[in-house]
Amino acid sequence: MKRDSRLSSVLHALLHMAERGEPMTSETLAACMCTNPVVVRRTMGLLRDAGLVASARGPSGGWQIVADLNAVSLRDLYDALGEPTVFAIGNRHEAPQCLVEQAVNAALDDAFADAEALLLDRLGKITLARLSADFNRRHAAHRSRA
Amino acid sequence: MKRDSRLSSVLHALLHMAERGEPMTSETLAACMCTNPVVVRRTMGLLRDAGLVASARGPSGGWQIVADLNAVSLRDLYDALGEPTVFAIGNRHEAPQCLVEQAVNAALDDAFADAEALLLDRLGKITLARLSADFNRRHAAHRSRA
DNA sequence: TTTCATGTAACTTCAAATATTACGAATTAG
DNA sequence: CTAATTCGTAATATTTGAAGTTACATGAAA
Ligand code: FES
Ligand code: FES
Repeated sequence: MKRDSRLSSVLHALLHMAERGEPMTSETLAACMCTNPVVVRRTMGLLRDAGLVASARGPSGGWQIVADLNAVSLRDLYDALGEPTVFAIGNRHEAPQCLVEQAVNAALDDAFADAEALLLDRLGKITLARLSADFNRRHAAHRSRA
Repeated sequence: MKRDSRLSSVLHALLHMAERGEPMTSETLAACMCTNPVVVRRTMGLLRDAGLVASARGPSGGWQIVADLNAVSLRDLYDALGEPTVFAIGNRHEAPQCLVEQAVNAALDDAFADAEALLLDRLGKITLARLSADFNRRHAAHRSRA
């Protein structure tokens, strides 16, 4: 399958929106992210449903962040996106009859569940504010080099 | 994308082979695993290249385990399969120009790398022998219930 | 009332895993 | 030697789910 890149996408969009301040249209965001406005609306719509951003129609409409950057973690975004499947590796049958397969799946599920828990925990500790600060550091470094 | 279920598959096959003792044909294994003989040959071929199983052609041919079950971990199987992609979630662009995207990707890559390390570490600690023992425990419990 | 922008359904495209078909090569039994 | 068996592998098709597109309705602002 194609990999799900929505988390990376919305983060990119959110940081651009945070830098900006005023609403950005899905067309602008799409151009910025090399994708399609409808994809942006679909994806950002999920964040709106979670109360993280707001959308407005008509002229001077667009998308804007409404949440506190310090209060939103990457885990919150992951949840807002519907908790997408984390692993590209899985069991052939989810509830097999075969005892051999049950033993195999139990062992694998265990390891994968732990790895997923760690991942989500890590995502929960990174806020948008921290990412924004990280960007500004990079930006400053970039300008001082030029 | 479809999820990669080869690790689960080969484990299932290997435990069946361990129970058996004599060679099993790819046709038998395929029937057992609800799949196609060619798929079995392709996948088991990778394990053979890693020295974990042996194949023989002609009548009385088939597949057999040649490694010590105590010496083979699930990590070894993962490696033999070519270290398939672990995550179904990824970055949109791997080496973006945009500094915003770089900051985003750096944070994500970090978290994902840690989760992957934990997963592989866990897989490295589970041997085929242990899985086989686990199966026999389940089997005994199953029989005593009947 | 015109223009801009979102909301959303329906459909197409794309990538990657898995499945299938076909046939060649090696091995064993008789 | 010959026939039957089984792997090895290339070529192709199918399947699945994400991403992209098209089309049009809805609502807001000037
Ligand atoms: S895409 Fe991030 S800078 Fe334009
Ligand atoms: S598939 Fe036949 S028992 Fe595992």
